[in-house]
Amino acid sequence: MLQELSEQEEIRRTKLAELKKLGINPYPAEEFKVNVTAQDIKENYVGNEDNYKNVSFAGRIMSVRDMGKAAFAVLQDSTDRMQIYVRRDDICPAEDDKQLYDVVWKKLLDIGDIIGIEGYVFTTKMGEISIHVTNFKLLCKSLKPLPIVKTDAEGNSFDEVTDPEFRYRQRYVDLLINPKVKKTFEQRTTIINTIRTFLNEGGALEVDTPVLQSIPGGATARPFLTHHNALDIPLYLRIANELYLKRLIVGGFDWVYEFSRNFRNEGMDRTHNPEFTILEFYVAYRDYFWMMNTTEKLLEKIAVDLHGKTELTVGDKTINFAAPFKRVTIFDAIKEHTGVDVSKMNEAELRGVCKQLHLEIDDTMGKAKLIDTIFGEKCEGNYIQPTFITDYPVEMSPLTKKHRTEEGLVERFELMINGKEIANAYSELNDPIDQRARFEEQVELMERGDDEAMFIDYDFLRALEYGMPPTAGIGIGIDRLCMLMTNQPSIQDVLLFPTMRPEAKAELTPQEN
RNA sequence: GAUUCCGUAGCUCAGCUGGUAGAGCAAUACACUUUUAAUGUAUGGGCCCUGGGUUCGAGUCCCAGCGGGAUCACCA
Repeated sequence: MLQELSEQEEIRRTKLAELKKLGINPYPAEEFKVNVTAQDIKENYVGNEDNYKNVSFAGRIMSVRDMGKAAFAVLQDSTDRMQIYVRRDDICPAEDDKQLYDVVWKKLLDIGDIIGIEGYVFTTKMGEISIHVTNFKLLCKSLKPLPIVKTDAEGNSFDEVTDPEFRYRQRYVDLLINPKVKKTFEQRTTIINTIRTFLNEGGALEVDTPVLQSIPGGATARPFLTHHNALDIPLYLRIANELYLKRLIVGGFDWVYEFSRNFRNEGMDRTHNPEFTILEFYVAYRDYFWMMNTTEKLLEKIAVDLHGKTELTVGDKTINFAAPFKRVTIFDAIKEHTGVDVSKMNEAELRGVCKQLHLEIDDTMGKAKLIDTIFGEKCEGNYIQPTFITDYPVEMSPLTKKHRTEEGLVERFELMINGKEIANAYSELNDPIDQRARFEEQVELMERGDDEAMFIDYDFLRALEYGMPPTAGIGIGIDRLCMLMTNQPSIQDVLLFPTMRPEAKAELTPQEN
């Protein structure tokens, strides 16, 4: 690849050559033994000074303050930043050879380089805990100038790199120079660890199910299509893993879960990425009431593990994750926010209501979709505090068990938080004959023009015919949950490498021509 | 997919009604042995996203494309 180098890049390459000329390997192979981290020093040095008289530390140079025959620099390791103090006559004790300081340190090192140092910890006149360097070694020469973000004593940052394109495409730089970014991703992992611990302690088994599926089932969405050469068959990237986890319940596991990376070939925006993560779990002999109790306990625990409290600030709202959450049926929700009781209405009456409310509808929409539209437009955004919306119409829940008492409804809930759906759960449909009929209704919907209807998975039906115990299941959108819990406005801020259009068109290789 | 805003130095940004580019940080050079957004002096660095067009003249105006953000549609 041909690339034009900027002035600063040329200079760094020249320095690289000079280092080599001096016999310094800019990319040494041998390990550099580190015996302390920045965080360790900052937390433990005071009161334990004797333990920090011989430290070995490594990090990336983030700034340098050169003062002639001495200098301060800030190194960043994986835990924090640490100031170091380098004095010429300490690292170059010989009277006639000051090259290591005058040439290597002052001329040939740059911001962004990674060095290892040895020395002792002390506190400067200004009161900052620092390492007094007795020896240093270049561990990696950096050839690209690192954008500098400066921060003053009040915590104001200057020249912060905010360009989203730069940040998402070069996340490695974003992570280095914007400490808050790193924290968000550490929090994401904390959330996932909390969930995993919660489920494992409850007796759940983590499993892996196929990502490549010949029938993209378990949800309604446009899939990504690929092709397997050896079998010469089309394969889809999964849009959900639901049907596989239920097969495992048939197979005798009582509680299974999977953090499922799903792929949906649809639009992208602040809350959608083509690949995203859903946690699904299925528990035998439970119903959706048990699932509500479990879900609210889990979310409360996540909030507490992450922030030490249940009340969080999200944007300009305060959200309280303390269990129990409010529960409202979808019909009551609609009645509350529109004044209309749609619970006994037929399709024609529902169309009338939609018209009155000025909602856009079309002929392909069935009864359930009309209800869902009313709820989505008029109600959903109002549920800022965690709320379970329950008891949906049967038509749009083809995998859900019919309600134990209410005709035409299913035992389903969605968890709404901050006006968005975070989780979707059911008492799972385990009647194989009913399930087959529901799939067939989906085919009819598809023929009517609904391009979101489900495919029929005959092997899944076969599994149900062997018998699946009554089961409660849930899917929780992990990315959106992370957005909430870390107060990030965009899904791209909780995905390390969000999907982006390629920077340049890939050059055609000769073979392809 | 639609609408709209944006794209200028490594980074953050100026650049008025069109007259061939500026600042701060970063870089280079010099000074400075406890600084912390270190400081002082000097210097260099730009296919102004790409391609057309209008014009004597385009970073600036028009059109198309590429890339990004926001809003909407679809969805989780």
